[in-house]
Amino acid sequence: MTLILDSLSKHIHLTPQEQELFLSKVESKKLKAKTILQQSGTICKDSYFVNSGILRSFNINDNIVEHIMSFACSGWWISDMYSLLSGKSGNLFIEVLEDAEILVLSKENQEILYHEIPKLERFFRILIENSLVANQERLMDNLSLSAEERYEKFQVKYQDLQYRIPQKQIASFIGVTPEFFSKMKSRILKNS
Amino acid sequence: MTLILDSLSKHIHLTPQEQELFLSKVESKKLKAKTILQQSGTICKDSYFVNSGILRSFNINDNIVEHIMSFACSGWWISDMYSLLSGKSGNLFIEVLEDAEILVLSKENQEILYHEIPKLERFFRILIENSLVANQERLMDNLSLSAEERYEKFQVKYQDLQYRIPQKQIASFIGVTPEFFSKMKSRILKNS
DNA sequence: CGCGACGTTGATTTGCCTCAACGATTGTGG
DNA sequence: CCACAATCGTTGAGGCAAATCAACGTCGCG
Repeated sequence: MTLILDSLSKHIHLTPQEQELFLSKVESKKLKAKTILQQSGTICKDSYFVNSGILRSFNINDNIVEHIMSFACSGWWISDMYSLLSGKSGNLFIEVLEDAEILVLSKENQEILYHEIPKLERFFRILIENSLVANQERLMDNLSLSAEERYEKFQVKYQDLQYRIPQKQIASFIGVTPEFFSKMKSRILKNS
Repeated sequence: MTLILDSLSKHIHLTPQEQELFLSKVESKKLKAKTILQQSGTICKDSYFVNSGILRSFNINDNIVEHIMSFACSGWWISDMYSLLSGKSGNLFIEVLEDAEILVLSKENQEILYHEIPKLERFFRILIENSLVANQERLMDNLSLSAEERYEKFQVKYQDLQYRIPQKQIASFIGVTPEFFSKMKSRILKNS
């Protein structure tokens, strides 16, 4: 339960009282794999902080093609930022990939906390910045790197996550077909 | 000079006095093509609003490959949001593509305006959201669309811009080589 | 047990890149 | 005002990365 306090303390300092107040405004939930937390086309009202397990956010194209925006495992936040911030309906799904224990921060409680602990504005602003810069970087990576290089970056960013999720999810994240991803990995193994 | 007030009025309502105050905090500048407004590796301290002309933001990879983040023409804002918000050095260049007349809003003046006209926080928050969602959409497009489809989207988004800038800039934006882009266009012409 | 999702492998195709050459346009200095 | 260089757009030949289609073994789960 202290994991989320660690996350906060990376950017702001809270007094014990403030920490307690913060914790009183988040709700713990245990979720089974395949649970859908957020539907494309609906308005996102919560942010999720992952204590254990794995979540992913993705969208689905006109067709039936899924594309993964991000994964979130222990210590990460995940949400449909656009929908959450704008109050408009979003285009992302959020789904549990591996049984998870998460903390839910509703937008409503977030506003209350902003009022009580203004420092939190800074914290969540930094989260948005990080999201923005992560998107920018990934966009540039997709324009300029090969699939193999993107895979390397994925491994660095998500560490052991790669051993806990279906390989096709990774393929989707780096933007290749599962078949090609499989071949790529065996090629990498041979050349090392 | 009223163009920027139109931009504001799309999301918030300002009284004449507030409008005047706002205008007093931005500085008009006339710039020649090829002017560099922002250097990668430096801290971005301004937002730019384009009255006329064209600007672009881009980064340069390890190598010598440029990738365009965005264009801005009449009525658009442009800046290195990440650097501006975080105060850290950014990785984008901002350059004038076509002689331009812009309004410069320094971060300093922006803070002052936030204080005097709190409604502006809302306006700039919406700008950030739009930036975030534009990045997300482009990321998804790059993962799932062909070069031709990305070109179509570019045309819709940037309208007549395509006739005013070097074609290689468009190629860079949609993520193909100038050669391939040229062939693609002539193929499109034949098939229509 | 049997079904469905997943990962793998092979054959073939295709979208896009690289390299190279050439005309047209721009702009710059003499 | 011309001459030359530089930049740009186009075209072609050839190559490679990744997609598509199809078949098959494996595993987890109802």
